[in-house]
Amino acid sequence: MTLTEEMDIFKRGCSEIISEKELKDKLVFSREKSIPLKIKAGFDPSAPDIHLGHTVLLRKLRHMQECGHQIFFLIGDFTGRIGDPTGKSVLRKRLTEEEVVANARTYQEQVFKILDKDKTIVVFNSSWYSKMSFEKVLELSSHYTVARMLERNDFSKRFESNKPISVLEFMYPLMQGYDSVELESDIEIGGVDQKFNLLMGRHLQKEYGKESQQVVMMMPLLEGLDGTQKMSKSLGNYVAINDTPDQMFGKLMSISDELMFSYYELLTDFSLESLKDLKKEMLQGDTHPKDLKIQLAKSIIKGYHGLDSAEKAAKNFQKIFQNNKLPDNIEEYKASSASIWIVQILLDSGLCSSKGEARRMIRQGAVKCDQKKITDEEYELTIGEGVVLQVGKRAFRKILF
RNA sequence: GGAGGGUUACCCGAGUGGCCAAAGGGGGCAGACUGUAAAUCUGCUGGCGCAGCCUACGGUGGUUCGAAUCCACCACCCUCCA
Repeated sequence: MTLTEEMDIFKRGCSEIISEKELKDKLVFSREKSIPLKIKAGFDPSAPDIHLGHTVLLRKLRHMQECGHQIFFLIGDFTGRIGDPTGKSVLRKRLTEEEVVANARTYQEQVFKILDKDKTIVVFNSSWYSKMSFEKVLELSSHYTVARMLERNDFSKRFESNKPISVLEFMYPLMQGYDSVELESDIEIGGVDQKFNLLMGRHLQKEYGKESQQVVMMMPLLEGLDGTQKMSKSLGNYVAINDTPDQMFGKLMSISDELMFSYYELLTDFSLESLKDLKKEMLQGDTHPKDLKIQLAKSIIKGYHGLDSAEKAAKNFQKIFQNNKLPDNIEEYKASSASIWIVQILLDSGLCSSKGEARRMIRQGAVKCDQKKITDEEYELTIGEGVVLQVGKRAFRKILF
């Protein structure tokens, strides 16, 4: 592999690199001395459910790993135990040590679907913070000023709008930055929203007398399924890597055409040139956007569930939505009696979360029983050999007795 | 330590005695249209076998025929002064 090729791999999809020249220097140095670069990426231990948003970063790490560099997968367990209040008016709940350990485990299981386990060093920042003396903490805090701290976008915004900022929160960037001092990282990679924290690593490395400072690489935040906000679990606009192939396929097909290409770039290995061609074909009308989206969905699912599952998900999808048929595997529910009030069974089977909602769905014409629309809220359902209930376009349940 | 302001549904936010299950917006869900797209339009968005009833405007108690609205205390948040 040439240096240029390696640079291209590093740069793909990045929204900003500070600085590109230093990155190149580091890569050259690494080649000359045959020393792998130390690449740091920090993760919060409180959210063990990994989704495609996280994978943008993880995939990048994987590619770097394949170039022979050393990944330090840093789990911010110490920070998690204190409870990071960033951006919130209420302190996030503190995690117990057991919770952190358990989360870290599920985290790793998922992460190694992408990263090469043998080439990843997992580190916990409690290993240095739990024994750091208060004297050292004070020293750390002396390396940054309040005025500069307030430059950070979310601090300044909250400060101006009279939202509380705790002193503790000022410690967070410092801690994240100090992690880089401990690890002596050559590169730190994170989302663009992490810019302030990432730069802090550089700053502190210098303050602590490290000869060279880490290069900072920022990845764009993957937009969620809604196409406006970043993908996150709390916004419900995410695709988890533990989602079933069918779930993934359905979710990915619902993204807008505009989003499609950024997903292609950040979540697949299609070369940038081939993507340019695909886009051109689509704009000329030679390729239907839907077909491109199917290809995208398959390509992503393949990575987590294998090719067969991806193909199956695609077929199942076509069956439900294009041919209006029922899907292959419908979740079953055993009713308590052979004949039951429709509202009751919608609630019991989990298709609706309350009777009020069930009534609403019926009123809105969203409820079907064996493909026939139900309009009567008082309808008495006879189960017989079993019936398929449907709410909306994507929720099915086979009712048995 | 002192003075003042605030807390309303998933979120923002109007409401200062009855017409308030609470305006408006966002989000979400459903329907139409489609490519299950997106955009757009329409409807719904506390619970309950639902023309009725029950529970709800930070918490507790009170005034009143009647309280999100008035009073008291408590909790939390913000601002200013020190």
